[in-house]
Amino acid sequence: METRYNSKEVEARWHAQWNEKDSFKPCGNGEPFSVVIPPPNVTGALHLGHALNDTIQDILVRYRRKTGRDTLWIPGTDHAGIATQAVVEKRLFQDEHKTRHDIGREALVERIWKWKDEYEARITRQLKSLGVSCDFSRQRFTLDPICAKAVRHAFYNLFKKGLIYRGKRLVNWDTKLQTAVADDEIYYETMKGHFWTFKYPLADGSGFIPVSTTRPETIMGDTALAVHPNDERYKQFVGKMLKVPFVDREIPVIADALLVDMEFGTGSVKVTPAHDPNDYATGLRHKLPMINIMNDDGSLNENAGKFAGLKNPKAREEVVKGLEELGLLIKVEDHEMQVGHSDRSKTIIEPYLSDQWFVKMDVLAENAMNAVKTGEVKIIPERYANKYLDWLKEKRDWCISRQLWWGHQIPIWHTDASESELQAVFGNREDVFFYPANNGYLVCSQEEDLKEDMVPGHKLLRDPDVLDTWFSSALWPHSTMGWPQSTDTLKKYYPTSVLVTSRDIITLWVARMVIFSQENMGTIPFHTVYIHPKIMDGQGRTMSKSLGNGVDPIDIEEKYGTDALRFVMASLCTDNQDVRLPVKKEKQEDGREINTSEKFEIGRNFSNKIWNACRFLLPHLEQAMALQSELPMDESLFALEDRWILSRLNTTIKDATRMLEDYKFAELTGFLYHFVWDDVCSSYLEIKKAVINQENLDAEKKNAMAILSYVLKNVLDLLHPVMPFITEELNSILFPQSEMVVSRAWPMADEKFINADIEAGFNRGFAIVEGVRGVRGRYSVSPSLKLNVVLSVDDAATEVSVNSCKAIITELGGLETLEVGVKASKPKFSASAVVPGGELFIPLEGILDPAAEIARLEKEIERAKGFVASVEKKLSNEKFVNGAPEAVVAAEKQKLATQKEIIAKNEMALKDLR
RNA sequence: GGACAUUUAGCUCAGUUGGUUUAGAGCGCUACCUUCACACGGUAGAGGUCACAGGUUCGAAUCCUGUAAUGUCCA
Repeated sequence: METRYNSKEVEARWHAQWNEKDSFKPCGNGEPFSVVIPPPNVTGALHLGHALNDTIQDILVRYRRKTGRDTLWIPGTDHAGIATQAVVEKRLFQDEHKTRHDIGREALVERIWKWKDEYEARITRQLKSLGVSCDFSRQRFTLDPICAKAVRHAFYNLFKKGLIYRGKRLVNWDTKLQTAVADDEIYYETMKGHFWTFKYPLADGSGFIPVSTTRPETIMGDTALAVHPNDERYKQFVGKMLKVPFVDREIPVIADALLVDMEFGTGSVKVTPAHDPNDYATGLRHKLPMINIMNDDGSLNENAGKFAGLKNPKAREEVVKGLEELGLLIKVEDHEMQVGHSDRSKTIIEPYLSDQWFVKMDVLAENAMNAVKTGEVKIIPERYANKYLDWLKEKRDWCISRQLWWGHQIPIWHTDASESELQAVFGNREDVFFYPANNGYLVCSQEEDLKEDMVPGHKLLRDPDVLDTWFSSALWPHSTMGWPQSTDTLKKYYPTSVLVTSRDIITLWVARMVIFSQENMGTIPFHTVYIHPKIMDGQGRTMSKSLGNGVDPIDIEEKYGTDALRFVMASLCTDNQDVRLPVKKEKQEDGREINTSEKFEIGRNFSNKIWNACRFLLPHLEQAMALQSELPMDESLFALEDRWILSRLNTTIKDATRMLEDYKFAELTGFLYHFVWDDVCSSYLEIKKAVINQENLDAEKKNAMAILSYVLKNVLDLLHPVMPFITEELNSILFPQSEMVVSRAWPMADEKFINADIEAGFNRGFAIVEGVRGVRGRYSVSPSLKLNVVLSVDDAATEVSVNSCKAIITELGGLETLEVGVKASKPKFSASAVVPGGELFIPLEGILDPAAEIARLEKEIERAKGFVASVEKKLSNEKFVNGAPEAVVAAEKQKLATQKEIIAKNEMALKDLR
């Protein structure tokens, strides 16, 4: 074995091994445990957030597999409509200076598929390199034929039920990509603009009403002017008509208390229902006409009269100039405002009136809320349930159409055929449903694409829109298992056990999956949702490409090892909503600069620690023939430290199991780290070193090796879900006869080994060791110098207890002799240390610095006196003594006694030195 | 504006129902140690008025109220 753990070489080997043995396929007769991966977007490669998400899932899946559950984890990727189309379009423009319209729908989609193939392969490689135990033979893609079938069936069913409808609505319009975008695809930026105040002339020429706006160019779309009903200034104008400048149109003055804030600006608001969400609502309230003055590309249309064809900011400039020329402009002020921008194209979002498809949410949302309210779906941490419920409570209809080319094209055909004509062609078909629309009918087809000439004398025109990506993602848990077919997989593994995801898609994705599962499957999609924290950089900022602060998991795998990456990812998973990972730029040997973080060193160092402990033990295990078979432990030979480590191990098995059941990943890694590093390596191995290193394989050594192989094997099992590679590797070296760790049973705690008294006795011994080490530290006594120590104990019982762990103290303290006696006297020139139940004396003639020792003792006495004072105060408080539980009072009394002992002993030592 | 979080050692985080907590861990720092598993190591040590102000209580990092800062989501 090498002196350092070589992660790279080991990892490559185990990928191949697991693969060859089909280790990740579901098997056995255990209760099913299933997970679907939150499908990463094929837009880009996996980042650290994915590494965290996938590590957690893999920990759960590997753990359950080891407990005997029939475990299935389905991997896959998401087509991510707008995001992927945007990157491909961007590249097309950069490389060839062409837009999507230059090359056409088919050619663009073909290019996006190529992109998808490339990134899907890359993502799969990354997943495998992370060591996740997905069943890769079941990999899905949201746009593949199986998922596409599910999408069409889901759409058809909802459409037939009347839960999908088409309507004119005000949407967020991206004028560059020329599509509707969802609210969450918009970010807001504070921009400097102006506030223009101008005169709105009365139609009868009798005067004007002053009005302010940040968007004067929308004036041609005005269909009213609103004032507050209580505003004395404008009351008399309500109901009168105004004349819209530039276009020959009259609009009414209306009173609306919701839209108008009397105190703000002029107290009057121009109403442009087709181009502003608040005005749109006002328009609906007052049944105002809605006049669209914009084309898809953001230019003004014919409704804008002489300004038609102009785009912002030119349009705005011209309109202001026009108002000025007409003598209507009153003033211009600077104004700051929040302006919505498209996430994908970075252009300003225009509220735009257009035909879109919607899912009616009220009943669906109600059902989905109930799933969480009743606890059928459990969200961890609990507080995120609020977010889920708050969002669903609004029951806002979901706009599912996107004017894109990459995605599931809506399975709807428009036709002007009559009902009887459609009846003649489709009347006997179960898979086609038609429904009257504005001009003709909408025909929905569940399975096949309809031909344009299927209805004689009429054309069937396919709706060009595609569905919002979340529509297909919402089906993911059951579409991946083959729905709408009633597959064996669905019967066995649905609903899934747990969904692991991050908080930013609770509403976008989690809620919609519940809705669609209830609708399609009649049940919930998963029993538990575990929300893990989001990784931020050292300043608390989101990691992103544009900030250049992202850490690439592949760099970390190479630099520190995959197990180290996984260990640290898991250790970050507290209940917190964010965790910070300080990022450091570092130049590599090949000249490449990467982002890394010192945090990963913990994982690497821990790997190395385990590796070296095993490396140390390997020849001795070999000698004891442990590699060939399980060694029996001989309880008659057990020393205190043996009983102690077995107690600690079995306690750790219980703790680790509980933490995995409770999704406490940071705690889990902390406990395992502490057990392996401190208990096994620093304590047990150090104590047993003399026995282990002796050449002869006597009964004592043989027994030590039996205990150690038992402990190590269990450690490998416990660590395996978090650190699969190193555990398999060490298992193959130390226990070549054994099954692979991946498929071996999860350890069961053996209660008979758990013993609190033994742990307490050991801790006493350890406290004495610390006393000795403290003295060494104070006087810089070399560890190689063996000390002669006198231990004065308070009573005979303590003497017995200390004698039982004499070996521990001698070994760890580096002692030549340890003389234990009740009230033993202090040798000359001794350093002293108070320990539980006694006092330690270490003769250090020639080394001891009496002045320093006196100073230290005085300081210690002072500290203890302060403690005593505070405890005495507590105990003299009658309310405390009467009010607090007995045990608490007793504990305080004990504290007081202990501190008084310390003072007394130290004062004696002080006296002796003086 | 509303909701949900966060604020504890230089950094990143723990701290279970208020009481063995004059607060723990890892990293970093200081001193010593190349001792035959591991310097990706060992031993010892320094470092915190638990954001601030009130309140409840015999007792508050922990519960309540308010304030400030930061973050996320929603409007």
